[in-house]
Amino acid sequence: MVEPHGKGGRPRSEQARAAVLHAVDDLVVELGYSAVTLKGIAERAGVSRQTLYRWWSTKAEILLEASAIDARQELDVPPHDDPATHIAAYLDALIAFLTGSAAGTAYRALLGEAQHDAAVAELLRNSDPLGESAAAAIERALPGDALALPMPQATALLVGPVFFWILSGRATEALDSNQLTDEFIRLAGVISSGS
Amino acid sequence: MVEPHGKGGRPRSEQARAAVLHAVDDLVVELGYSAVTLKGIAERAGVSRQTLYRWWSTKAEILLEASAIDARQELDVPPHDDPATHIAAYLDALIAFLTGSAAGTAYRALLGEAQHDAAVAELLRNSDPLGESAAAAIERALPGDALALPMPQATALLVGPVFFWILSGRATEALDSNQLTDEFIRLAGVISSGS
Amino acid sequence: MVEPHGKGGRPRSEQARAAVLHAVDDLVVELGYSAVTLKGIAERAGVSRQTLYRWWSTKAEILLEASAIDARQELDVPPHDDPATHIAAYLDALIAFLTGSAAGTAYRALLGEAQHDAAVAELLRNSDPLGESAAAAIERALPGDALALPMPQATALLVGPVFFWILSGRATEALDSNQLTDEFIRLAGVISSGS
Amino acid sequence: MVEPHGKGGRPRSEQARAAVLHAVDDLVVELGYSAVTLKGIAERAGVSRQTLYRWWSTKAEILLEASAIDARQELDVPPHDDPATHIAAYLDALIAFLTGSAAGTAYRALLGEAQHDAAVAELLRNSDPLGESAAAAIERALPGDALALPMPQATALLVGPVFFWILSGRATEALDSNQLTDEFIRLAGVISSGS
DNA sequence: ATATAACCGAGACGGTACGTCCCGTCTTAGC
DNA sequence: GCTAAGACGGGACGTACCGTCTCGGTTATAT
Repeated sequence: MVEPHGKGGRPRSEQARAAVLHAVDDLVVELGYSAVTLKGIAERAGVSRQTLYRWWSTKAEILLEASAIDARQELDVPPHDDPATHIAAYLDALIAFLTGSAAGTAYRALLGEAQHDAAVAELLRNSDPLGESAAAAIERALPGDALALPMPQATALLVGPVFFWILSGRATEALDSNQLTDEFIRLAGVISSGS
Repeated sequence: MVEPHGKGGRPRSEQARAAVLHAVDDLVVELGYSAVTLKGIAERAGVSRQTLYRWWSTKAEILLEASAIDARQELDVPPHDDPATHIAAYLDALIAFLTGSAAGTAYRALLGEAQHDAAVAELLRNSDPLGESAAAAIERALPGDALALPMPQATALLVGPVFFWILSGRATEALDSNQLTDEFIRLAGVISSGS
Repeated sequence: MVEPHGKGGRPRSEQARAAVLHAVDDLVVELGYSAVTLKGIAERAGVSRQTLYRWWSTKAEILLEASAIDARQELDVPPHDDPATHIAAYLDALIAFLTGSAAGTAYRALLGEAQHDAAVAELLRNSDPLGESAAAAIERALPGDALALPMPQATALLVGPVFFWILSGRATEALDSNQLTDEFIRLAGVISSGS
Repeated sequence: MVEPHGKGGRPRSEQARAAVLHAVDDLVVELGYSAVTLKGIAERAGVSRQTLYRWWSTKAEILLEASAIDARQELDVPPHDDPATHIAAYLDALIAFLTGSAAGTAYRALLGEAQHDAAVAELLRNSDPLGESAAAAIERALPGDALALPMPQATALLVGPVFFWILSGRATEALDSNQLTDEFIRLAGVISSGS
């Protein structure tokens, strides 16, 4: 993420970096995204404000760095041989990520910010855990020519309904990953299923 | 938004209300959601700050009131006899709304805010132009028992992919409403189409 | 010092103004001029920082307003019939002001700042307790045509040696106001004394 | 300022020292005393901040070292046989120093700082170009027993009026060194003049 | 008619985060 | 052991907006 540095000079404190990332993680859970301030992060991390501004530009950038790794882990499901089982497992992971996890809360906040902040939108475009994980899950379940749609559209078809359901504030109990999987496979896997 | 006032006294100034709603509409286009402030709205509208706080609680509430009517209009497509044509027309309207219109920009901003602000989430739950318009379009295209899914799931299936595509910052040129319509009808209209 | 205000709006809080002036007076004694900060003044006075900036521009301006009245009082000696006695009394007051008093400490700090801050210099030029008080004392002791020098030069002659002595950090015990008075009167009062 | 270093090791860089003194001289003229910062000096001199702190304690100390030599030179007037001429020449040099020269500007800034910074006051007490030069000029003009006053008082009498006039921001055109000289000699040289 | 009550604008209030700057210290690598 | 480079925690700067609080004035209705 960060190069060592030019030549001379004191090296960047890895301790400070870790403290910041931990602090922002804690604070976003405790207070919610909008109540997290750079001042608050600095104080919680025991770090000067200048140090924050030296290495990050915005709250969003810090939060993204703090949650990206967790996000990828949570969305990386172990492979199943049965395509439907694999897709359903992925959808369950996706639902859990978006509704229950700290990293998912951070992701939703960042995606919200991206709707009215071009810089955040750009950040997310370069680090898109949902799109990437969905593509991986589909590739695993319906490899190669078994996919009747281009991958981007396929990911939107898979992820979109869940994504809309949750972001628009609907209750999550009604989400049935098996049903969603069936629907998806019927559309996206037409070739292999012989539709 | 608020109507009654005890008994006597000066009535609410409709002129002030209209000036505020216009001002917030202009400002959110000019500056973007996050740069709009209550102070700025008051100054632009030629209204005192106290008046804002008297009738609205938050920036989000004003913006919702200012954009809700436009949103409903833009998402209300004229009926077509052919189900597929009707759905496709709705999807085109949805895409235009989310990507191009002022009301859609406001909606995206509010939905973003709702991800980390429970009050805004509550507001949106009581005024959900996407869900309602999608339900209306589906009802028109696949009325009564021709729908193989419960309506909420059907709306998510119809709206979700577009919604995810746009909110996650993908280029909109690749969106093909006819293809999306086909997919939707094949899934949601299984009964009428005989699958 | 400050007009009421345009027309509408909440009037300026006299309580806040007084609290600021007291706070700055206290702080400059407790901490010394350079350790007084606008932040510190605001906190001590229980006033917001914005309120300070609304009514004053700089630390110097606040301090001047806080100490000007005291300065004038301390340098306004009761009249004596004997010219030499009056001048000597004035010199004693001047020495006490410059070395011992809070207002004098503030004055010295401001005059120091004026040496490298044109804005402070301008402030002091419009509010010059030393020059004015010295002129008054001379006028009282050697009225009208009994003064052999133009008044500005006479004030410099009277005040200058004491001023230099103290500002350049010499011990004040060696200052003899009677001797200085004699010297001054021999020069400035040549006409009346018949030289 | 500091010379010795244990035994071995790299010796102090004379080049760095000179660069610092030049830099501070330039900067105090360009920006004024209060806008000069140690950071700025280091950057201008191409020297690390640590090096500054190693050899000097404060901005004032650097500035004093940078300007002391110039100050002494500017206040050291060539001798005249006539006492009045010598004193007048000294006063002209003093006026030029305090109002026009870079070293004089530095001196005024330091003296201002000394009014509220005991450390700077101590520095100046150990390096008092005004007092010393004035004493030298008086000694040259009124040597030995021709002086009716103790030397410290005599210097205050000579320097004080000019000093007050300039530091209190009065226009310098009105200063007449010949008149000031006459007054001084009438008082301080009473014995020789036979008053 | 005239009180009463709720509205209106203007704008000051205490509070707090912003992003920047400099402080004095510390930690590197290089000569 | 000095040097340049530059990151560190700390803290004040001046600005902006928050939500609240007076002000003086302006309408309507209810007496």
